[in-house]
Amino acid sequence: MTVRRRKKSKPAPRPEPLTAPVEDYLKAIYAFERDGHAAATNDIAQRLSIAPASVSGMVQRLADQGLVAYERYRGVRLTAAGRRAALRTLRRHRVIEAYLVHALGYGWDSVHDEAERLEHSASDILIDRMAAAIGEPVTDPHGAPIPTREGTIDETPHQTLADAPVGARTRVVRVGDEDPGMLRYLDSLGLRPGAEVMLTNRAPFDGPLTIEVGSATQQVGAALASRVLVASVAD
Amino acid sequence: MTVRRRKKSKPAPRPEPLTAPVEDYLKAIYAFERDGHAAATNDIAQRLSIAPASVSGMVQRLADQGLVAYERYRGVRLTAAGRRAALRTLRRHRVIEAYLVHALGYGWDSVHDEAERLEHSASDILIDRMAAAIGEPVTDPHGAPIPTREGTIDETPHQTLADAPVGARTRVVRVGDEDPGMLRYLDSLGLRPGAEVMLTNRAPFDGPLTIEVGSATQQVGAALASRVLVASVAD
DNA sequence: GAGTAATGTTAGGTCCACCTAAATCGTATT
DNA sequence: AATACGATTTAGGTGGACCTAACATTACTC
Repeated sequence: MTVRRRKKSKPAPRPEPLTAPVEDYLKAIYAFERDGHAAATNDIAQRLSIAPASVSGMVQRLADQGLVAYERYRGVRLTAAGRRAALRTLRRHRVIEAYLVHALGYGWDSVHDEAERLEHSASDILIDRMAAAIGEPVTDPHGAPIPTREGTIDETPHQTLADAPVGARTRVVRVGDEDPGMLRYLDSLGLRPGAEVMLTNRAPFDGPLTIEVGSATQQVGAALASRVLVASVAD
Repeated sequence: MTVRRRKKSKPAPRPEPLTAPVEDYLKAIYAFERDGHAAATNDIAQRLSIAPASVSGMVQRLADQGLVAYERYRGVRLTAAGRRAALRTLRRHRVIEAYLVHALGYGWDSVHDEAERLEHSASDILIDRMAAAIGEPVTDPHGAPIPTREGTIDETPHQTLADAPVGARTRVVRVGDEDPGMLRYLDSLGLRPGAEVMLTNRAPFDGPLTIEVGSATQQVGAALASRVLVASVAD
């Protein structure tokens, strides 16, 4: 006999606490899925710096827990529950990053690692208080959107600076967040979220790109430019 | 051939990161040691809610890592390294508690568990910034002394309210921090660090104590009173 | 000083999350 | 259609941190 459930008093599906590694896997899988393709074993292994064999094993456990759908040799996809968990972790991570920058004077190049550890032990209450304390930010310091408490996220895709049309005025919306050295360099170029930037020349054979940030003209490689997401400025 | 070491450039003994359980053991052992006796296996087991057998095993590993001195059937003592580690964890815990109360509006009854988790993943830098942000507090919200960055701590022993002489004016310096219900009750009685309190009567046979907090007269059990540390008011 | 109660340890086992080495699968090519 | 290569999985193993059950030691009491 199944339990009769009232209107909205579903006894809370008890999202029993996930381990830190599990949360890391889910975040990684989410990132690959957002880029279209299902997450391949090797991709996950590389991103988390662990052996591919370990991923096979863990992914089995994730499937047992109903967090991913798994077909041997076919890669993994998040289930609805897995996606919820991934977004919860992502929210924690990004709120923490924003809080460290806005409330504790951290530089945007040094928040990632700290957040990477704290995201696994901070309670939802703490995250909500942090968010409230800095005015409910919508993005983290690198421009990445912060999922809401309810688990929704603004997934609008963006162009990279490398792909921007020459001569078009654009605005930086987001930059890669993991490499502190890159972040310091981007900062020195003025390439921060919100900054206006125009691609003025693309040298052939994957050569350097010429960009104008504010009134300064700079040269950057395509690799760097591809880590900078931009939106065209509607003026 | 041993490495020649210069004045103060000892190459940093690399206090390689301890696991969360290890930090918890060290904190527990520290607490027992502070009360005189070496920590007994059973004491540790009970405090950490794990089986005594597990403690025997873990304590072996702590000894291998040079964090405790261990004699079978004789209990454990922290080594200098163990004590340093314990105090580092204690500092994290107490700074976090203070920060949550002063910067994020937490009540003193709800910070313990949050701090218990965060203390294992917060970096020293974060702890220092938190401490600076709230004015380098000297005690946590329950009155417990916060170890300094350098690992010193004010260990002045205190009387409990239960042992205070009848009729003496005293001031609450510290209360037990683990039981949220007790903290809420203490709060309702006005028994917060800094509050003046006078024991006016001790009923026989471990009966209730009569105390005056501010101008109010209250009755409390000896168990509760023994969780309240006081210092006599020099007037 | 013997016997028992209390305390502590050993033995053997589990689960998690990783590892390396050795299959195996899928497919891209010829 | 056979093969070779890369991607993936299986097999077997490690260390950490816990468990229960059985055994050992110490301490206490009479």
